[in-house]
Amino acid sequence: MRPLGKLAAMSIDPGTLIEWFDERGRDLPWRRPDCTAWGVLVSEIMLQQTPVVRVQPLWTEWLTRWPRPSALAAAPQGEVLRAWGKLGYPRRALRLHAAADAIAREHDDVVPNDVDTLLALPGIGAYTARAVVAFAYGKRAPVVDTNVRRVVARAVHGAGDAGPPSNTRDMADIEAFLPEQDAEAAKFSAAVMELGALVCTARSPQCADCPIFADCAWQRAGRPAYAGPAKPVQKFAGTDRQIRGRLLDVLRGTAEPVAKSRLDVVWSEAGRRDRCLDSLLADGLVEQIEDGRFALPGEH
DNA sequence: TATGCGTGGCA
DNA sequence: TTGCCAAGCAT
Repeated sequence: MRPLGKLAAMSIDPGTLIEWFDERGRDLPWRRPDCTAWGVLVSEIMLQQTPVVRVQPLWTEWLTRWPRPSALAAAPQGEVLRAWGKLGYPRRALRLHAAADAIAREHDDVVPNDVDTLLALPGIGAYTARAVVAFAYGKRAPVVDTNVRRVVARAVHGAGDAGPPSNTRDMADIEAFLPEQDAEAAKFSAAVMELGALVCTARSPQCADCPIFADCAWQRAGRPAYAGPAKPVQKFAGTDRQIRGRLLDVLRGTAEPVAKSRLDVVWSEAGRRDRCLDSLLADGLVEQIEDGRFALPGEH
């Protein structure tokens, strides 16, 4: 046991959290020692805004089918989109395909191991770049995702939830607790994320099971409700996102290009429908072939 | 900095 | 049922 004086000064104790993670952390395939950096990168892209349970089977399929960046890069875009299935946000699939191509051509088929090079790749932002550096290469980097932001908001700031994101501030917040040693820092980052995913959850946090309960500023403050600005709610029904999703679903389901009439049935308002189809064409998620029919890109 | 971008499960 | 939520990114 640590002395009480130190406890009071540490809201997030790395040693306590790492010990908890070693015992309670999930055995996910992209966390196993034999997982490649490419496997970690694919997992991080798939996990953006998408639950683990939905990602895991797809990830296994992808790594078997495309075990290296060059293998994915060699596949047509349409095949990649079809393999993405209903994971959501299919632009991620296109960007991952483009990133794989860049890695194969410019980096000798090896996933880069530094933040700046990773940031230059499509679909890789502040979170994913540092997650790859930490989880694929075991290097020290401040990894901030929605879980980390929530844990810091509660344990450190005593707030019910995180306010609006500010990358600079959010990274500085967790940097204050990040261990100096590479391997320990990487494990700490995984542990904070895991705590947010399993215990310090958004809806009903399991504080009774929390390893840092005694150090938590939110507990000490009496668990006040979130007091920050209201978070914008994501609508889906009736949005362009829903219409685009339906259009793509038709094209994923057919090997052959389809006539426009096949797409027109997904939504009654012609104007909205056509604008959505145009936006999919502009995004490179759909292609129109010479005879006027529509298909997933790169296959015809 | 604020928005738009898919999908499905759960309370 | 409806709204909230899930390892963000690009513009």
